[in-house]
Amino acid sequence: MQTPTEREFEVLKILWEKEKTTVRDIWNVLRKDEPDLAYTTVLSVFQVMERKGFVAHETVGKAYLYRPLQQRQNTVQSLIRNFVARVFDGAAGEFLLHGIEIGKLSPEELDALEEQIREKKRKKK
Amino acid sequence: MQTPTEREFEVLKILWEKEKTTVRDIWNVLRKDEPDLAYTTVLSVFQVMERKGFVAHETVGKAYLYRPLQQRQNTVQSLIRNFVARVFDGAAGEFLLHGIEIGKLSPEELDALEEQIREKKRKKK
DNA sequence: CCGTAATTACTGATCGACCCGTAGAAACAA
DNA sequence: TTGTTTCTACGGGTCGATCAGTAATTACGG
Repeated sequence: MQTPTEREFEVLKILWEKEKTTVRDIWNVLRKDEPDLAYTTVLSVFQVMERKGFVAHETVGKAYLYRPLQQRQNTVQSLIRNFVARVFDGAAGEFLLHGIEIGKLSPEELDALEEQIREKKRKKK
Repeated sequence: MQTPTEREFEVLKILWEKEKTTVRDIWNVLRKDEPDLAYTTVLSVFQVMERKGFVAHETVGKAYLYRPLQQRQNTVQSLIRNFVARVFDGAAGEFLLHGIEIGKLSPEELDALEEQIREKKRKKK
């Protein structure tokens, strides 16, 4: 599966929260951080994403209503897989060790990770 | 710190193993997987990397002997940080949960991860 | 000294991501 | 109807990454 570019992923993150939305909606969200971003730029991103199969649209009045075609989780897993392959040649272990060391993790998150690891161990047997 | 591109990182991975090496050495390694890759292409990558401050060279005879200016660990941590910021808006917890779920981890690696988490918890107190 | 091989420097071509202006169509308000 | 606003479609421009050919330089074997 093809992975979205940075800008495309940014748009998708908003889409996943809203289910369906218009170009203008996304534009308004992005404009909070990038006041100079042009409306037609966001439109272009959607047109490219549709060509790539990341989104589809239906027509409502004159405007398009876009929806994502991939679930967030699937896309994120693809991104992680690509990243691990690229940086660690697929060696997930070292990668995760780094991640734990770097990240600012709350006690709750650490507990969740431990639980996940135990779960994984149970499955292995 | 600026992060290397995909090709640059590939070269750096080899460099980190060899400490110092020539363009031709790297070319020979890369050629195993990409028989058509031109020598001058690898040379170009080095010249760009030197401009970016990733490597430096000394002259030996007519040839350049390149060495990395960043340690592998620092570069890798930058890459992880960027990635987590981009994909998870900095929320490392969710990111690691995904990683554990996806990766094919050996029992030894799972143990190492548990140990690392316990270590982290101790530090927190 | 001469010719060959190896190396770097320089330059450009190509491609994708990103950005946006303009034109035309459609909706809408007066 | 008429003028204004709001869409999409289309085309292009820039930039960085990647790749590679050619020229100039240097080393080396004879």
